[in-house]
Amino acid sequence: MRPSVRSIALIDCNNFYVSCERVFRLDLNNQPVIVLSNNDGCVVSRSNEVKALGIKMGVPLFKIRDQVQQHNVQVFSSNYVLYADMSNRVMAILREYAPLQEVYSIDESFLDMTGIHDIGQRAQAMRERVLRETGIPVCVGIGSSKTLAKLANFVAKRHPKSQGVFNFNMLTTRQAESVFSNVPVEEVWGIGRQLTKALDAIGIQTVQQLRTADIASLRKRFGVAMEKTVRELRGEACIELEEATPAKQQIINSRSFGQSVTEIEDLQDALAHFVSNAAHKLRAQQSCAALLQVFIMTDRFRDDQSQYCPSVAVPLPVPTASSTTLQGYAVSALAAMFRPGYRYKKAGVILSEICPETLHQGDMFAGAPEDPALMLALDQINARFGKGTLKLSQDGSRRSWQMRQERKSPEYTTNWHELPFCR
DNA sequence: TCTCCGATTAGAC
DNA sequence: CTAACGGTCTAATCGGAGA
Repeated sequence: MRPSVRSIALIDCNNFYVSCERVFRLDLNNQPVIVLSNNDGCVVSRSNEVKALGIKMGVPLFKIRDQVQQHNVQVFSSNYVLYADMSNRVMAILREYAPLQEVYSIDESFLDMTGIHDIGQRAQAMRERVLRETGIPVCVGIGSSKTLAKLANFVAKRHPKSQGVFNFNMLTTRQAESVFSNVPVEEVWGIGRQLTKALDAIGIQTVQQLRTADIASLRKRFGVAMEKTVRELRGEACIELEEATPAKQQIINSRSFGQSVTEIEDLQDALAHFVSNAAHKLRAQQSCAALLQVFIMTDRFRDDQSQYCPSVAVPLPVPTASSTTLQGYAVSALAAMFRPGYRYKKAGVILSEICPETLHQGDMFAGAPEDPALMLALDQINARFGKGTLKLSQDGSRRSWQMRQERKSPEYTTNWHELPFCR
């Protein structure tokens, strides 16, 4: 028996960060609103009003100062605690609508809705419920592959007539081809700027042209990823849903500073902080790392200042997830590469060569004994009383490097002390 | 020639 | 008042080194 066609849904929150801010500020509805990246640097989320003004994704705030002033655009720093909490609420509701869910990003989720009766109506019900219970508007795209579901979501977002739901599986071949002919290739999942340019050079501009191109020659020229994309566009599901997120192979924690720093003590403080965060993530996925890389760098946008961007890789004698052990190595690495006389703007740590913690447990011939119990206590106390309740001594006594975050909204859903009427 | 490595590229959000 | 531009993560690919 031929397997029935898959129905994969992609639910994507509309202008997610902006929508989160609006949930608690009804006065922001119909107003132009943007949310900024870390350090209040670039635009990462825009309301429709802002998109209509022609303000592009990713532009630095200082380049649009005039427009912001002129149109009274409301500006917010990123409030990740709020966005993560709102995301969890949305995802928990979506999970009820299908046996299989992949949480793809903070604002997107795939659901396998194959075989579900009356999918269009279910999708509408899902949208209404998410909006009612969380205040977040979402759109639903459906197709027989993940790539088609993504594309359908794009169509749903772009055409108000679709009422927020678009399903390729409900279309005749002729109708689908008409849609494909009207969507440029750069909207396809996996086709970025470079590929768009390269495809254009061989006469491929629309999704329909890509879908009907010769797979063998595309693969030869662009590789396996492109072949999968084309097959998916033809309706063949090549990329499966992944319910469990696999353990990370690499954990990076780094930040640009609010201001440049010149003292080694400031870098030490920042690195201690980054190591703590990275090691915490490592422990959260029950892993250890065998390689620690540490880097510091000057401001690459200042061509009037001398640049220095060293990094040091420290192979660890025994894989570890201990914040204290890792901090020790990070401090030595910093001492080895620090040169006075530069204005440092960014630093970070990378943990890699990651293995499960069970792999090295019981290694009685290892070097100095470690402190898994101490780390466990640290993590438990911080989980219970809030991040940053308990820290190691190196971490965060200097604040000179802290990122700029001048327009952050309250953590409405997770912190009593930040609620306006509790102050 | 094959394989393994690190570095680079490309893409996503 | 001034200066001002994110952070993580993965997979594929490429070129060189070594077997």
